[in-house]
Amino acid sequence: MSASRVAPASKRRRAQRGSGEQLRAEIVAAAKTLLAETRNADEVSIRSVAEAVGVTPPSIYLHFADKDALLDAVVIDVFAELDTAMVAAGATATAPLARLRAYGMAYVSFAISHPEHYRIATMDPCAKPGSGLDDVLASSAFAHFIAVVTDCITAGIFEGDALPITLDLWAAAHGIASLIIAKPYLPWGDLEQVADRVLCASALGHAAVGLLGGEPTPETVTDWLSTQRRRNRRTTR
Amino acid sequence: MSASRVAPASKRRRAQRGSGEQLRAEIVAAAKTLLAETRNADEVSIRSVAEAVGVTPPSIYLHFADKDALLDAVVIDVFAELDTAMVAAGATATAPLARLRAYGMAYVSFAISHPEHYRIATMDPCAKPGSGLDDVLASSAFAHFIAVVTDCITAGIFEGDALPITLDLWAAAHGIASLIIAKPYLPWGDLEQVADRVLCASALGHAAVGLLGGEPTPETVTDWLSTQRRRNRRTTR
DNA sequence: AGGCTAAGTTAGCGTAGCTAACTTAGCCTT
DNA sequence: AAGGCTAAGTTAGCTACGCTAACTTAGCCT
Repeated sequence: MSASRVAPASKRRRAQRGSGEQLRAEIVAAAKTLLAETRNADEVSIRSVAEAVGVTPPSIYLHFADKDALLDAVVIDVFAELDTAMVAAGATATAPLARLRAYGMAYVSFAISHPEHYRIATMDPCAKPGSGLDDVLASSAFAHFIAVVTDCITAGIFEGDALPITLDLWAAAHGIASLIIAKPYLPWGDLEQVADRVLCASALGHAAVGLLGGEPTPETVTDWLSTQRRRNRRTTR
Repeated sequence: MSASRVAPASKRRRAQRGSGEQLRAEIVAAAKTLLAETRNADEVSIRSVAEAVGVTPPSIYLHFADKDALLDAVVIDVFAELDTAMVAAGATATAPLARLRAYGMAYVSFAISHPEHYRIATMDPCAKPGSGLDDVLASSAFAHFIAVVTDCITAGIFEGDALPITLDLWAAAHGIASLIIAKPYLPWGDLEQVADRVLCASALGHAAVGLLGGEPTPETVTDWLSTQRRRNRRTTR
């Protein structure tokens, strides 16, 4: 029940006159840590955050309107990290598709290693629009996603608009990440492999939909598949 | 803040001797309704559920160990509905791939129309294993998913084990459903169309991975795509 | 008729988010 | 150097929540 109260966290000196922002940063950092430790946003109370920082609970409200606003700030912080991780992962890849894959894998890996942060960012009702949070989603990590998808289109890998394709690929990445987080005991097997498989299938699927043209029906898909398989057999023998 | 307290909900008569279970069912139904109304599990308090049923809060604990157990019961109930909806949607489809698509679309539609129920079922930390909840996930809806995927394998549409493929397709369905629920204001366009596109891409992608054999690298995928496109151009002209 | 116990109730604990109202410490003017 | 102003906190406390202990009451059964 009670999260093992940490030591009283040595009295802090009052901050200098102009630097109230310093406390704000410390609060965010403490909340982030507690969130990682407890893996449960409900157990991260305003009181526990205040104690970790070495301040009384009402001080939190000098910097955040309410608990949701604090969590939003944490999430913004975490998503900046995610963006950095994605960019770093994609730096070595030159081909658009390879970079897309690197981005996707980095995204899923990051989500899995920051489960509660990712959960509140993407699945909590507290993440209302206009909280500033989704602007970040739209600006940094998502912007990189959409840029690499655009590159893939230019390279002739995908066809059509970048936005819907990006949303679709994002949905695939989010789907596997969030399911692994929420149901870790399911027989996933090797997590990297699953993530790669799902992302690859989604990307390849979109490319194939482009090949088939327009919105495929189950029948056209089945037909196309058997044609392909016939061709495959011819070349393999 | 306070969920507009409903009218005192007319005094109920004490239940007959053997039928304490009746109250249990009423509690689940009330919680389900409140969850649909508020769209926020935190706002559905034990007290509000009790008032809706016309009973005092401690009576809830005669039937549920704690709030999580109540929510679990609600989710079990809702997932039984989901299963029914999926089966109904798949009833008209005979071809395996068509039935898979019908299942997938029914799944996403149901999730979107029961957002908070779906959210707690799949994304809340309260859904611990062993709560009975995941047995349901594993038994009804998921069992139908895995059955139709098996049919698809038999029909030669997919290759390999049914379980990983089912998990992957489920991840795609869950991904688009949960993102639409969590971020409804993103430029999704027509929701049915997006869902269909994502599901179709994932399925087609898995089939294509089967065609390519094993785990494709970005290079083999790019090669394969250009080959395909060359063939396409030849046949279209 | 009277006991047994299922089906509730009353009262209240501890903790949470949050607020009003107070205090204190640093800068700035004079 | 004194004193005001206000940023940067604190103390005390409200309401709502999940949950529990202990009591009451109503129906069945011998």
